[in-house]
Amino acid sequence: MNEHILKKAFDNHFEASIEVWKAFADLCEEVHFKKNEKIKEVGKTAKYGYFLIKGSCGLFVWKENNFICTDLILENNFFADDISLLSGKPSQIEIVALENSTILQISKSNIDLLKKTPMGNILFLAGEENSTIEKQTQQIEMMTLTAEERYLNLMKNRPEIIQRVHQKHIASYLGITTQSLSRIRKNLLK
Amino acid sequence: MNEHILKKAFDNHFEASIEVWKAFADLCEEVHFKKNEKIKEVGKTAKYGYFLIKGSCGLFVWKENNFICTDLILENNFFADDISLLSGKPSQIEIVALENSTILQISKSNIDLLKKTPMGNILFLAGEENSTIEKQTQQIEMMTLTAEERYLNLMKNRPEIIQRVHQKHIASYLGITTQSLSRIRKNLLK
DNA sequence: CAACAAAGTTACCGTATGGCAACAAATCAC
DNA sequence: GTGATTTGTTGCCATACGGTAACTTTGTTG
Repeated sequence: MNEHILKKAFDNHFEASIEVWKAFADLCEEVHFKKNEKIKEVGKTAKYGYFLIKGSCGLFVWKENNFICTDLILENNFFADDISLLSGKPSQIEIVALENSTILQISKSNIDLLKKTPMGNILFLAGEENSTIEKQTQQIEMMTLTAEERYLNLMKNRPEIIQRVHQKHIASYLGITTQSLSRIRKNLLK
Repeated sequence: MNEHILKKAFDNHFEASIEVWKAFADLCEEVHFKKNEKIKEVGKTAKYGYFLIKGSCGLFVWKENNFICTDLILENNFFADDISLLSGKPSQIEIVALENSTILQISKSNIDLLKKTPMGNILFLAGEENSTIEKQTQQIEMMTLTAEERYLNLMKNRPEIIQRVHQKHIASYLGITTQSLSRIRKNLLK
């Protein structure tokens, strides 16, 4: 049944028959995480890539006594501790379920299998490309925009995030304190 | 002869015979760029990946009337307009030789060839991994450190950059104005 | 080498954002 | 549901950095 979710999520980007998605889904395992449960812990090595079916997740980096949010994930998206998954080494990255979440997880060895199929190759290449572009964009926004402009961008591009994720995480994601975010929000109610 | 340069550059990371590097080098073409010459222009599609043999290069993103420096490259490193090279689409990225430079360039099709060899696969995977980690680190530094701390980090980690690259590029790379960088430098002479 | 252009410095002032601290509001646990 | 934690708000003040603009230094080109 999960193949239909995958197919639907990528129908706009890839033409692939349901059988292809079935093959994909068969390499995955459906798992569930409670709110605030850790999906991947700091100091450990990533074993899986993930596709979020339901809920929301946050990626954080442990840095000098606090966690910085590097990414916020909603339904129908892939996510992973890229660094650790690619290198096979432990990382300082933590992944947490921000709501009760349903996830498809796929092991590193199955990812490698998939990458060898034409479809998987295209899919993962596109994934890498997306994440590279996103990181680049994020970096540039951080360097050129004010916190308020970044928040407005987020509201425009991913409005659901604003409604479903704690402000402390959004603030961290935007690179500011929760106080600053609170002031920005107040200011926007002008 | 370039195979020796490649072997030497990666001897600490990969055990590979000179024949393997020869095969690599044979897929490359040695090219030369004068100082300030554009290696890749904004709005065009990347055709090559690069390995810098001699000189220095800068990667910039065109953003609202000015160029932001996203990376500074010295000898013995790979670099590329990743986004465009991966996607096959034009990008807003420009690559410029900051000094007279000698470069090995390798076409996208040859990269794809190499990726299918065991050695090439490991090499490019390691490259992706490095660049992911670097981007992540850069982003976190931008969010958590002051401009002065970032400059000190750069001095510590890549001192040659400070000596060989214009301050305006370093400032841009650090996400500040050249005035601010000038003040920071003055301050450090305390 | 002279003349010009590019890069870097300094001063002045404005402003976005951080840190502390007290409080209010929302959520969680039993 | 009631108390206890967590999250978000607000005021006050400190500070890092940006923008403008004048100036100096360095580099380029004929």
